[in-house]
Amino acid sequence: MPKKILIIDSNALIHRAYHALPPFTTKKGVLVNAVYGYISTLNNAIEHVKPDYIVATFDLPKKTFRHKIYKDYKANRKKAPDDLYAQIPLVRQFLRSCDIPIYQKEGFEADDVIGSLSKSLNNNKEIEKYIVTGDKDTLQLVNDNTKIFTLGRGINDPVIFDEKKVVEKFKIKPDQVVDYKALRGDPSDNIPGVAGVGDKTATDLILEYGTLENLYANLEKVSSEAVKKKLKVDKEKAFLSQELAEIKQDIKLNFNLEKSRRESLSSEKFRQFLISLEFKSLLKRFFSGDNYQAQKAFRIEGYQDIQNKSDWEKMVEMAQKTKKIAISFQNKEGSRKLNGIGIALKKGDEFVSYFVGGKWAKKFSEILRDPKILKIGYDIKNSLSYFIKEVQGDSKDFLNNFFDVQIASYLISAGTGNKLEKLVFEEFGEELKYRTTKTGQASLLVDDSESKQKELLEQAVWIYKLYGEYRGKIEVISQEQMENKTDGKTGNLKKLLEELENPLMKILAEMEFWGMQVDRKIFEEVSRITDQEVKKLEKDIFELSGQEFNINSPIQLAGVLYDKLKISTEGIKKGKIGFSTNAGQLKKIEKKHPVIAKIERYREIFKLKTTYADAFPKLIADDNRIHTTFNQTVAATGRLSSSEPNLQNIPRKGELAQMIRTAFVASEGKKLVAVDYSQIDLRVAAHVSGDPKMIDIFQNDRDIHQATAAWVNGIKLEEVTKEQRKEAKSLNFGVLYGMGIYGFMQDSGVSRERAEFFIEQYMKSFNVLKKYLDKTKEYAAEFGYVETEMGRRRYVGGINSSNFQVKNAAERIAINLPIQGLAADIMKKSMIDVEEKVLGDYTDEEVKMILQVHDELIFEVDEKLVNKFKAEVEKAMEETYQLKVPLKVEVSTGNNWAEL
DNA sequence: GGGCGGTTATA
DNA sequence: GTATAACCGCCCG
Repeated sequence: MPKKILIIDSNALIHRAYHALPPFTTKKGVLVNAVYGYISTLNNAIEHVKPDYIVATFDLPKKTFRHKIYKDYKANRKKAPDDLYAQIPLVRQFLRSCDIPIYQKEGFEADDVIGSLSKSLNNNKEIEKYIVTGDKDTLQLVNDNTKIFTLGRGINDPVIFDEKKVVEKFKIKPDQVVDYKALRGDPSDNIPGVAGVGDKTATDLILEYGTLENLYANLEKVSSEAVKKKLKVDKEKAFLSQELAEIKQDIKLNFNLEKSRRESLSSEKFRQFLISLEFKSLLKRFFSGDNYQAQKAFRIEGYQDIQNKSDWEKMVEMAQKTKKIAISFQNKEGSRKLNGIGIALKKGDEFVSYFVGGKWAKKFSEILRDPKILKIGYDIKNSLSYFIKEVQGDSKDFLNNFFDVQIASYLISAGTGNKLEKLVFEEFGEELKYRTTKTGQASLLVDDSESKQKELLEQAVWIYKLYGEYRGKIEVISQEQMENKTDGKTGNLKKLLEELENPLMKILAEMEFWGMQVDRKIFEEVSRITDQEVKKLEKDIFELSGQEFNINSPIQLAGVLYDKLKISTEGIKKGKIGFSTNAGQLKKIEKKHPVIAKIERYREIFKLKTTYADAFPKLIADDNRIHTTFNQTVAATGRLSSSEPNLQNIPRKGELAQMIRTAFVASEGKKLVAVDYSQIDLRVAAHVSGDPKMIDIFQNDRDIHQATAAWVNGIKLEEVTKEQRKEAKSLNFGVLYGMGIYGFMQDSGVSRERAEFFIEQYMKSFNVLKKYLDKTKEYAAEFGYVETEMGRRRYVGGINSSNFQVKNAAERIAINLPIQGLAADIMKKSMIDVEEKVLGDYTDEEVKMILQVHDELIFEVDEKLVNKFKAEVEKAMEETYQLKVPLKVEVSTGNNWAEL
């Protein structure tokens, strides 16, 4: 059997797909029809041809040799629309994601590259070539081992041209196509041909005379005088056309057959690419085919409900034998209390299931602790508080040897959602009919308890199967990351999972378990104060505006301000519902009407009242403490988030805000200790960019904003004014967020000219940083993702969009991730180091880690140990990760959060 | 009750 | 301009 190679004529395929398919876009409005058609056609070709090798070719958009010999070559061709060109980088990204080699040569079209590749393989009779294309320009290359794969009318209607088929369809042989075109011309490429000779005449002439040369040698024999005359007149054009139409076959290419070995498309990068372009049908075609079949094979027929000691022991024995179990937790209706545990393990090819409920669930902590049994779960942390309580006194050892598929999926692809049903659907094409709660925990639709148990066990099986997929993916990506180790990478996904997220999960579970003590009375007091003030403000606002309305309704408020009171809307931003009333806009019209100040104050107070003062008392548990949930798999940058309640956005600015903070207290005999990383994001930016000026500032422990102002303005440190420092601060933060002029103006309040001038000066001063920012954007555009130094990856969709708003937004995300992400990674590592190196020497009663707010950790510490602890924690946190600049922390102590 | 837009709290 | 969570109003089914 000869081997087969697909040679893709990319440009032709892209053009064809662009025009053949309706213009569909991603949710963000990026046109992707040509990319879709390209991949779809390639898939079609793969299914038909079943190739052993695949390569792609491209035009290189420069003047080709054909333009040199004929300046009007392709001159009549309309420039393709921008939204077609914008899809070419996406196609290239697709090819890279599948590791399909790209061949191209400056000054040549894809056809010439194909011709040359093809020629170089002509003598290899073991290789059968299939040119995948969207037009018929390459017909001349067909021979006994070269065929054209193209599409008929629909894009799912393949036609394969071999020699026979060419003759059948066009009457002439492939090697006569060039001479045919020499006579007939090709309007689409503006190849002139012989004026007045069309398809019919050209075909007849070639059939009779074989070649162009032979035709002209025997010109006198041509029977029609009219044709003879035309041929005489345009002889030069005919031979020029011949030259133009002939595909080059002698370009030097470093073609490596082995590198193009590729039978199917299945890489994780490819999958992410499809997800980013929202190609759901392609996802299903490429990634759920086999699995979809496999999933049908299992159904929970029977299971063991653990009822007694003997059942339990048998289960434990099985688990010890297989060394691997999947678990799913079932909570009591509407609570976080554990009701039962579903267990699935694999005996040969079969899944065996157990249900553990009642008092046996408690005993399950023995299994969680057993380092010899791998526990595979989904959102394991969610159910840990139950077990932590069970094992108090030995809490550092409540969980060993586990794999959480939710965390795994988060590392493979952050920020795309990771509910269990979604993961199962993505991996196996199966739609689970579970209802999900806010926390993403699957609860069960059916009501009778036996069905509930069955579904719990099914979940465990799915979790087991997800483990199989994710473990492999993490391994593959990590290998790749280690092979392509560049720019000081210190980690990979596997390391992140095992050495960062896993140990962190246990710490977070404990922090949630401990919670933070609060003083209910203070919340109630703030509630009273704000209640009075809100009522008074309401009254004032109604009086000042001459009517009663719902101040909390932006629609009504805008009506009152901009219509009734006729406040000018000049310079006021518009949203979907009309003119905006947000803080920025109100600030602009503050002086135009006395009601504005009242509304601003109302908003501020109302927010504090409803979100904090009123809401928090309801969340105080029996232990007088508030227990947040730390979400470890939500933020796409690797940060944590906090919810129910969110303790990471407790107010800070303002008197009432401070009062709310006094409600968070240390318990009797203890102090709160806060340790925060000083300027961690900017230090990380200095590190990853390697900018010498920025590094110098931190190494000498300068005020970064003041120093920046000095550089940018070209003045001495001590000459920097407050205003200048403020501008520089805004610029510095802007850099972290992928700054644009507009944003900088908004934040700093300077004029457009000054903003432009400043950014220019800034980038000149920190030119290495600037270079780094550009390189990051290029990297994202090339690979479709960016990574932190520790190997955390985020796929960035839209980076190659022709819609510049979409593209810019993607670039900002790309720039921010390596900075915010590494800062988050460092904080996570820091928490683990503190836990292991510092807290290990203290009992839980002496020191507890209770809160993380991105760059700050809060501990509750026995007041007698505060000074000792402070020194230790400071050291551990500053030494946790080596940057090109020092990591610096600031420590503070108090009886409540306001004092920190 | 769910989803979305608008708004605002934090790093 | 990055990253989140929570609240309200409004519109839908």
